[in-house]
Amino acid sequence: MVDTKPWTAALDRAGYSITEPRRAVAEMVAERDSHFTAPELVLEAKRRRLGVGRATVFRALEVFEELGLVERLDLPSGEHAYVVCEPAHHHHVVCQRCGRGTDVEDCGIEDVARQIEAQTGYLVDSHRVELFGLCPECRAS
Amino acid sequence: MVDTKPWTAALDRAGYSITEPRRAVAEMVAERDSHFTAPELVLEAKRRRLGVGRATVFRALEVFEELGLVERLDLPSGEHAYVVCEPAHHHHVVCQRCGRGTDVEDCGIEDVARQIEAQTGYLVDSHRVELFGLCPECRAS
DNA sequence: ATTTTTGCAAACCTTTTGCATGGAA
DNA sequence: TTCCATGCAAAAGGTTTGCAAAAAT
Repeated sequence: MVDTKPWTAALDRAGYSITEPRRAVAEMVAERDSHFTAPELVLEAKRRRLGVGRATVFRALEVFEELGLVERLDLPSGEHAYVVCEPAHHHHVVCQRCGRGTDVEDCGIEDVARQIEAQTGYLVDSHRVELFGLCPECRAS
Repeated sequence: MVDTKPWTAALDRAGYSITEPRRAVAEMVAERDSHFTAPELVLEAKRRRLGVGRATVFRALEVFEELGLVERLDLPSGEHAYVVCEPAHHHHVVCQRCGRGTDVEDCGIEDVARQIEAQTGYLVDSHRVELFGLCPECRAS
């Protein structure tokens, strides 16, 4: 469970209003412990009668992503999903069984990028790494 | 420009019929030198009056991907794109200016994955790495 | 009072599917 | 001739947008 206080603080710091709908989206997101999609949140908002509309969910996620509170990732299926993340970290491992994700600290990717630059002549300035596998728990069972 | 003969050969080998529409899609794809999306091909087919329908383009790309002739990748924008690729290689660097892509040979990612396993306890069994930057030509200008 | 944000509904895009027809093996 | 592949049109999702009303600063 993630505390949503940092979320409202981040909104405030960035000059965004702290509104009830945004708080509601933050809470739905914080309660999740694995990746989720925008339409899933829309569904949940409707089910729980939070009075939060589709557009608002999309717009809130957009803001949260900009603030580095969530990261958008692409599942192997091609679906667009989001995961909660600590600001500053930029990669995730996602469990294929339970969907839970974990942040990955710097792990040598920079070296890989440099090697690729040497190999291809490209100047690499951004990369996206997504890893999929089994989390410790699912691995055990 | 990519030769399409290997494509029909691959279709044949895998037990798929070699049809005019599939050949047409293969050709459109082969003529491209940077990434492309399915709707772009649909558009082109319509413009060139190839008589190839939307569904067929999608279905052909699905087959080509299965055969390893193209790879689906997700651009930073979230768009689903495809690139032509040599079978067996699995990563790409994509130029953000001109969109051209290049295959990347093994480059130490396995080491990274192993390091992440140690760090997180996950068993990593697949990964997706996409790099973005400037190709040598765009870099020069 | 002014500026943001929201909800709704409609528009837009991408992708998938059902099904009768046509083409490949 | 038997089966696979196609085209079309319709359906199904996902995402964005316009705009008047409501809330935030």
